[in-house]
Amino acid sequence: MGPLPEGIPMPRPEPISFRRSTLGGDVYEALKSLVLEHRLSPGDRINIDALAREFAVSPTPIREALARLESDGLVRKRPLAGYTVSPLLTRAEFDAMFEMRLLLECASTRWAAERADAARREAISAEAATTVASEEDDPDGWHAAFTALDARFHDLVAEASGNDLLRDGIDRLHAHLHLHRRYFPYAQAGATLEEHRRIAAAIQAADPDGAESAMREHLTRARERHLPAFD
Amino acid sequence: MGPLPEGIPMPRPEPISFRRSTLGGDVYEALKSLVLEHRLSPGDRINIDALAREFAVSPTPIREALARLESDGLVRKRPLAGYTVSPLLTRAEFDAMFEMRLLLECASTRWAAERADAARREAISAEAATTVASEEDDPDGWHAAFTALDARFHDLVAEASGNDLLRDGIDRLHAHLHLHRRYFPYAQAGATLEEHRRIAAAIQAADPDGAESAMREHLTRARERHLPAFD
DNA sequence: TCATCGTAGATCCTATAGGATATTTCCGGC
DNA sequence: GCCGGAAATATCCTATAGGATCTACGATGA
Repeated sequence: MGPLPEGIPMPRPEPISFRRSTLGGDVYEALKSLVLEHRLSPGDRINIDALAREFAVSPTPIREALARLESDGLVRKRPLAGYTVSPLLTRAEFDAMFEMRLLLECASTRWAAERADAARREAISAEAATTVASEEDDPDGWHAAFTALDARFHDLVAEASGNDLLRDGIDRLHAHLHLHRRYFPYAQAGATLEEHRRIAAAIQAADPDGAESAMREHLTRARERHLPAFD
Repeated sequence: MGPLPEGIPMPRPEPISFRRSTLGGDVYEALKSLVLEHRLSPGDRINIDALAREFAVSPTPIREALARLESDGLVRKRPLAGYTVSPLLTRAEFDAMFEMRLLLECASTRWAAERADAARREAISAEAATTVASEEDDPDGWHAAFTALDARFHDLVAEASGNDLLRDGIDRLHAHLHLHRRYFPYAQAGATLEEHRRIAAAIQAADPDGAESAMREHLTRARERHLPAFD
């Protein structure tokens, strides 16, 4: 079993004495990355044997990784016919997802404002102050950087809520959102960042009502920004 | 590959032309059942080779099923050292779970009251009217029956919310709750059923505030009923 | 008696092989 | 040209085998 092929962003570090991961774990991360970074598109067939040849591994770790990704909701399995990448959200699914985001993320923001320690409040504010380079410089790189920034911000808030189950639930939602976002232009980064800063300020000020209201407004506007994609 | 061994409640029906499941799928269901029906206890080591011998199958479908169950949160994997059943909730985890239940299930109940069609409202009321036989007659069977009834009621409400993501989230929470419940006596079935009936009546009456309030009270009391277990 | 080290056996992980099933291609009939 | 059936090929699924790693136990030394 040689090194993983070029183009797969998953270097295999040399084993060291406290290394605890396995090939199977690495394959899961690589496949997840293929999906979330859109090198496998929604609806694409995932050919186990071809992937095993491409990764130069046996099918066994591929199958295990796919089983995990199925439970994560990122791929779908048809028994005896294989796996596909989960499709893009329908309009109804999109609405359900934003409804769920509103439920989970408004709560997480309120709880963060109530409960976060000073270090976490500071980290949220610092993240909200982060900017990304201009979109004209590098459109693809910009998109990835902006997406990563947005994800980090929301995850920091979810972590600060103090409820791990809630954080996990938000993380799962974001994986679905990631799948979706590449295919629908995400306009108005400036507005998004301003909204993040408003949320962070309310959390810093330990203002639960203000924080929840700012997150609600952010998500409502984010939803509106996405809606043209369904026209 | 012969039939599955006695004692495993998973008959393998003869293949029929429209059968779409696989051995791997059957193994997943059987393992999940072992965990949720507590024939594997929290913290138990899961020995892949022994299970493969016991089920008279190869390790491959066992490993895939375990990968899925790990993503479901029901088992935990230590790389190179195998899987264990997820442990019982700590008090802090228990609190986080009930906090999450309150968030998700109060919303699902409110939405069900707002949105459910007449058939669903009727189904919820019918389910709430269902009773289980007396606990003295068959303590083990009673417990399983009561647990199943409770799960069905809550899932009907979640389904009636009209948001599949929310229903999935509640389902995942309930799997964790199932894991926990066998080890802590679930007292006062009468009170629980009365609370279910109050929730159902508010949903039937299309009263979102009343429904949400009834579910909040039910969950708050359920939580209190569990708390002595941590003493 | 306790701690450490070495060894044997058990278990985990992955590769390979083979059978079952699905999909694609080809051919014949209308 | 279109449709249906058969054959060929690809793919999926699972069993088996073998190497890597972990765990448990016994022996030895302080």
